[in-house]
Amino acid sequence: MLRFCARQSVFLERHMKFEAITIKDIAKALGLSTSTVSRALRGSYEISEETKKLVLEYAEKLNYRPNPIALSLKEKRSRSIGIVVCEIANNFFSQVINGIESIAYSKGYYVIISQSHESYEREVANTQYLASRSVDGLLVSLSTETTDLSHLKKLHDKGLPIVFFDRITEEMQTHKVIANNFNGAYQATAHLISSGFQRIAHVTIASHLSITKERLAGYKSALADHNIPFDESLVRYCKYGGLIYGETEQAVDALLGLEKKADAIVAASDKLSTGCLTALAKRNIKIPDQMGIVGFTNSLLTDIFYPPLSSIRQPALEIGQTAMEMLIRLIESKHPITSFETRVLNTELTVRASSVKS
Amino acid sequence: MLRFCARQSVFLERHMKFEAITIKDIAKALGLSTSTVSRALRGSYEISEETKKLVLEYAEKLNYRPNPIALSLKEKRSRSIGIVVCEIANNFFSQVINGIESIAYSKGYYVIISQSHESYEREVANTQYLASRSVDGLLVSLSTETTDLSHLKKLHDKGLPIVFFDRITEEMQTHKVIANNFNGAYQATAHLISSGFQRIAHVTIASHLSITKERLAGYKSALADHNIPFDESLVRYCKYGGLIYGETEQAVDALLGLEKKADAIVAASDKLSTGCLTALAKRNIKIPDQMGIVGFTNSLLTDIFYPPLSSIRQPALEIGQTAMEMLIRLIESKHPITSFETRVLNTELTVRASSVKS
DNA sequence: ATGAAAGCGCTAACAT
DNA sequence: ATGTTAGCGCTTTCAT
Repeated sequence: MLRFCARQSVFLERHMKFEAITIKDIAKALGLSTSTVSRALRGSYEISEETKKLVLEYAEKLNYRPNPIALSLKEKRSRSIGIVVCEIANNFFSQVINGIESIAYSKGYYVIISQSHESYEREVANTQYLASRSVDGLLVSLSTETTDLSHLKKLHDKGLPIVFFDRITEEMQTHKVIANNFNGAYQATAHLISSGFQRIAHVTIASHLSITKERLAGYKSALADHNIPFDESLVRYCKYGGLIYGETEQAVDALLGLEKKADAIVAASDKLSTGCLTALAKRNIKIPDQMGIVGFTNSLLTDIFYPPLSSIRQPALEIGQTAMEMLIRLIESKHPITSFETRVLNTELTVRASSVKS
Repeated sequence: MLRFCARQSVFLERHMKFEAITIKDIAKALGLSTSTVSRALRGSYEISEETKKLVLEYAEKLNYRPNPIALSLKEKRSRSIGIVVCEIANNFFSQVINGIESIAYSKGYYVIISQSHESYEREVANTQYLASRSVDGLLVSLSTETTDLSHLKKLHDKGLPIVFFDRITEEMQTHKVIANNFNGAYQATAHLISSGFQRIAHVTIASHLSITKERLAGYKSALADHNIPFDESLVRYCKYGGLIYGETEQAVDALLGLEKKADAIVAASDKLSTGCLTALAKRNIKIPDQMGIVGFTNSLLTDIFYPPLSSIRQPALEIGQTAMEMLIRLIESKHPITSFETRVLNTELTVRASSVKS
């Protein structure tokens, strides 16, 4: 009877104070020590079945939840990981995130998403924040402004596991996951060539990004293999990937203004693909007859664009899954890992009306 | 000289152990107590200018950063807020999130995003996690599966500030932000009527959601005002908002299979709008001549759809900003707030080819 | 003006 | 099998 009263009062106390149940409450109510309760809760073999049952049932009744903040402070890990991307309002990245989450969920990790909006400053602030929140690891795709990697290097040197995806860097030794950007661009370009286009342009993102270089190399290689000379004026860099107003329009205008006009475009990102389509439509350029186009995009709407857009699709979901699996391996490894892997996943070209002359 | 050595050694120690500098380190190195350092760091008036300067400079040199986990544990607040939405791969929600982040950033709050993927179970797990991570408040748009609100009610009763947006509930008294869904649907329907459509269907999401009811009411009201009888068979509910395979296709097929066929559609969400467009294209239905369509969508690509899609656009960015401002007011209020506000922001109808007969 | 000590919730080394 | 204690990093009350 006394015990019953005690339980009641603790419950009421906590309820009045609007605070969560703690191990201490349970210990007090049950006349045990906090360590016993703690051990019982985690099913330690040192605790008698009887006590375990008592504790477990009481904890259940009070809907006890361990305080992860306290756990993090103690263990210096949080079973959560941080994602650093430029934009979530982007099919590719939101699909990658879904891949990450699917693995995280099944392995009991929580995911904190942050956006840099292509700003170096924001990227630094976000990584600092995530690190200070004791994330166990980081999944990073670099912002377009990022050239100095010291914010990440420092954390990595301190032992924080990091896996890069999509926009990776050669400056850091760790696991990386990318789409086969070279092949994707190669296929797109080769396909345009075989469709009869001659002056194929490449509208792409900031020149220093890893993916930009890979895609440009694929584009060049396809040209070379078909004996088409490379023309620098056909490559247009949109520093902010079309995120900034007018960027794509200017690129398109430049291509249309060339003495020897471009007759097709390989667009290097989601935003650029749709941006080119929009710009061309506004200027009444007939696609594909006046201008063919193939775009890197993970949009699910390519079929209802006008015209339906030929696309190079990145395996975004798998990129996310692979990156998360790699990160968990790093986090949970008992021994320091010294050999790292760069996983390259295949892209998929789907031909639609935008690249096939009528 | 001795002090210099001490500094060196602490730095080295920490550096070797790959751990962050703590107040304790600073105290030890400077021969002060932790409380003095703590006070100096926050500029307490009780500390002499001399000591303050010493501490501040040393902290600066070692790049000291307070440990937010420890702060959270102590203060039971974290200067971070949680977002609970169904999907970030959705123009509307990613735009709302950008609005939230813009305010959060300027006010020094961090944002943790979580997705329910329309699953009640995930929504509950996510809210529990966020709460246990000591977020200072929650910004919530309910999942389609959610009918039981006890997970949120409990937290709210315990004093956790919550602001609802988009998919709100009448069961809880707090601030809410929505688009003027009634008006949006009314305008869309009235516009289709004035364009000469007669059998206007409504393809919408789960019937119990607040926004569904509001939009349905607007649709009905427009019909009534134009003396068109309401026909239940013209309203099709897609329980998962088109997230599940074939949902939208079935709705479209049902409308096409009616004895008195529908001749226009008001689609109630991003996914449903594009889903209907896709389904109609596949079935070779000519838009708008055989079927007109206006959709609730925040896509930026409506102009390059075929045909360009007439849209009801929600002020997503402002919804996010308003919700975040309201939440901060709740969080930072000294006194308990008892009177709550539901802010209704206007939608915008843009007429494009999909709803104007040729 | 500064220090000692307690406590936030939890775990684990060390008793017993 | 269970309890005591210390400690994670920080703030704050209470001494001095």
